Amino acid sequence: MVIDINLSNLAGPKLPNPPSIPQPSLARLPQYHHYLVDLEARGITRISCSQIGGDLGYIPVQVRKDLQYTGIIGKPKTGYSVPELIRSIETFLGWNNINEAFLVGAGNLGTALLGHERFSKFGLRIVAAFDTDPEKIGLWIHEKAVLSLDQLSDLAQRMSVHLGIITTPAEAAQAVADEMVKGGIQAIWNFAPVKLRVPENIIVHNEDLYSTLASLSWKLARRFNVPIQEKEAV
Amino acid sequence: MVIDINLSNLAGPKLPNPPSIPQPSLARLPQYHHYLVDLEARGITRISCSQIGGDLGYIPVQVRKDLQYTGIIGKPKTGYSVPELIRSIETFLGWNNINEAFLVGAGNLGTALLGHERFSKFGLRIVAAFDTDPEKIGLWIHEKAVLSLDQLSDLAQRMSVHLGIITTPAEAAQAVADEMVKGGIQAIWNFAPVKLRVPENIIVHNEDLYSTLASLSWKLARRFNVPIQEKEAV
DNA sequence: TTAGACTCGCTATATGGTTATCGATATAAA
DNA sequence: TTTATATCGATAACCATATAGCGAGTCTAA
Repeated sequence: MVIDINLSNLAGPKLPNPPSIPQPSLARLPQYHHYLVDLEARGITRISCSQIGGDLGYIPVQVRKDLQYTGIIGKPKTGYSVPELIRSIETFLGWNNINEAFLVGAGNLGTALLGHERFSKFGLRIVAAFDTDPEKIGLWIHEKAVLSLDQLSDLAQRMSVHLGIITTPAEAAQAVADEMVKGGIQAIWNFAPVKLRVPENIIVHNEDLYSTLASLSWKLARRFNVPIQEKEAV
Repeated sequence: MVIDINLSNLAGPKLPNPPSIPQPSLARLPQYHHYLVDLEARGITRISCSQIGGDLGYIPVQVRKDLQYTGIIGKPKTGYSVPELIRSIETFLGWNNINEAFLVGAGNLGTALLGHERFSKFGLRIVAAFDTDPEKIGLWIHEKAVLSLDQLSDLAQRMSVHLGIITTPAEAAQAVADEMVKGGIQAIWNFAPVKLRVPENIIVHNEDLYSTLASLSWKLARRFNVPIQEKEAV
């Protein structure tokens, strides 16, 4: 969806290289991870799917299936080893080696992300910010320099940065994406509410707040003025 | 969702009241809306599904199906009326009447959302912020007062606020959600990376950045160290 | 006025993900 | 040592969504 997820993150027309794990499962893994780290901190060493499911609101089968994708193997009756499971998820998600990223759009949202130190625990380090606003270029936000967008593609190449984050207004997003592609960036985390046009081999994930907002307001509207009642199922 | 969706927003165990529109379709509607507003600004009055699909990267059938949910009817050969379509989407999503919301957690992300004026165009107005940090209580952020969390449930009831936004750390989120439920809040937009435990009738949408991050780093890791090659399909 | 082409809207099939079921295995208790 | 129970792992049924195909309507152009 988003994904895409889409989840947020909704898959595009078709993926040439089908992922070996469903997008929703991938999205649930960090939840398990967070939960497990908490368990470990409390000194718990073994855990079962039923327990995880019970605590997190999923059914055990689903949890087991998700975890299986990471390659972990559990033992009947006792479940999984907590530290092993944590490692397994981290390895699977590639959280061991850090991805360095460039962020473009030093507005409210961009600033928030720049200040989010916790990302570094999950394999992400934002190393610099970019903007086109002369007022912002040259500033330091949360210890990261704000540079001119012109420099992006060159720097990305030289520093081998593979991940780009777009937090610009919708209008600017496509141009930024083009620039990123030019700089050899492989994956884009896009917070602008537009569908980016990029070469097939570039990974794009949209974090579209308006999609969520749409769901929420639709459901709320539906709850408060229910009169329409589903178009009169004839 | 984020789709939930979970594209972010992943559906929970089961929904008692099945939505009459698929979650993914709901998530795509704002994209169409944004695209259409842009078209209208350029003076274009009629549009076909094929055109929309071509521009946005979907196949025409899907676009048509999504739009049908809003109740719009198009004309063969000419397509849809752009202004009509925009109105249709807005009405369907309930963007005509504003939802007032409370936001809890005046950190980086909370501040960013408070400053996001564009939300008001999409049926959302954040009317106040809450926090537990004494240093923050009493401040004004982007013209919104930061109040003590203690006041939330009472104020929510008196002001009939139905929407809550959680931008706290994971640890605090559940307590905040409980408080919101106590105050009669109907829907929660949750940015904390935890699965909230709330009564069945409360709408919860998770905007879990870590889910997206997981997808991205998995895909990047997969791209750069491909050796494993899918567990050796025996 | 008529032929042609384009596009909508409905119905049917295919795909992907979730849920249910079954057998196997390891622990714990008798 | 034996039996009962909890849990994993795999297979299979099920459901939702995405895709494809077909017929009908309307506009354009000759």
